[in-house]
Amino acid sequence: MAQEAVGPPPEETLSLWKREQALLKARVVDQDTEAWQRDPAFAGLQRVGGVDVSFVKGDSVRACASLVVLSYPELEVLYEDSCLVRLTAPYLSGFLAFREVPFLVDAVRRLREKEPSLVPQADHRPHGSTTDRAFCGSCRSSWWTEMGCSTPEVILLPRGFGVACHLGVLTDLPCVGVAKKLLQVDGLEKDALHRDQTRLLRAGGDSFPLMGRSGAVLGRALRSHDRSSKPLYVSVGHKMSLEAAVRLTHSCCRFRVPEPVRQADIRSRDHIRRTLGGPQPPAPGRRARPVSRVAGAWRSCRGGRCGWGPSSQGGQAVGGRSRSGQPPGSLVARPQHGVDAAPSPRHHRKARRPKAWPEGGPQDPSGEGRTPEAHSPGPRTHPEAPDPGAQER
DNA sequence: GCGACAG
DNA sequence: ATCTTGTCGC
Repeated sequence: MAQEAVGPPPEETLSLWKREQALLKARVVDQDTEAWQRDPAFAGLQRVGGVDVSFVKGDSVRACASLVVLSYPELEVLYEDSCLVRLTAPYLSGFLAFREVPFLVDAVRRLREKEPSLVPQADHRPHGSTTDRAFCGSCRSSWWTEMGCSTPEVILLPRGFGVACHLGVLTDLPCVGVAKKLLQVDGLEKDALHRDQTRLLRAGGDSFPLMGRSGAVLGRALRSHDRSSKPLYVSVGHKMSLEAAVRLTHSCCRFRVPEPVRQADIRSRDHIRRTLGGPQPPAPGRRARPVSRVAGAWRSCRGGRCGWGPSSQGGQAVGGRSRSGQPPGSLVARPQHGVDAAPSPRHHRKARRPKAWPEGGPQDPSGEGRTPEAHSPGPRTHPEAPDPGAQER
């Protein structure tokens, strides 16, 4: 049932979205609200989270949303929740949240239900006791922070409100925005100046402000790792100052992409491969071996349905594998080939025309009422296989 | 030879 | 995002 592209969102929907963003934006807090954020070493911070949504190649509807929680500062995965979902909104630059956030909110909800102790801000006390758990969710290009009541205008997006803010406000969790590519807004571009400034970033942690034509600071370009020359673009998500966001991001980077995001990315991809099998649409140019690979254990979703279809609904859907001695195909022992965000060559073909509604139509941005189709729940207790060498250029 | 909007 | 390749630069 691969859905087809239908068409661009109605103008009125965009208006609604913009309005929604404006409303949520008013609740964003762009300052440090947690004690650990002020500490040079983030003492007191014990958990960081990451989220990501991966897509199925030839499918504009199916995707996998993952949420992970890592220990800090060790950065070991303590919890993973990967869930197949059906997208209902098209990708539109500037409105990414309406496409992905609902599923992330769901994931956060499940985390709260299943593993309250790992929920960011779980110990948050109104009067400011130290928060020993922070959830710095991220979505490839965005982490999050919490909600609040101020109005920051230092966000690296058209209307100054992206996924990090969106998710942060909806979940009431701390967030940071991180992008791998520079979003060109307010005059920002990769001009000579930008490259020069980038060149000056010598060591991991170095950064420079991204200033729009207007002079406003939209975020900061950060060299996330000593051996990574291509910067990361950090912006305020919520409940954290830009400075703290940059520091935290840096401290979470074993490679260019912050570990929480990276893990969510790797795992969401993996989940797709396991549940949907190898490259679905036979990649032209190379015929895949017709026979199923190793064990059928890979696709161990219930009913041989691979978790798709109206089988499991709302909630646990604890399918197939459980950490109790499952075949090596289980999440825990599989070697990660997912190396690292590879440097992207600039020569790239154009293949872009997303704006379309996958299926239903506009949907509730509040994140209620989603229906996971397959779900790999549960806390894991073992850090994944060691990372294969991931080199930055 | 290329490109320009998070994913 | 995804694919694939390969490393910079206009």
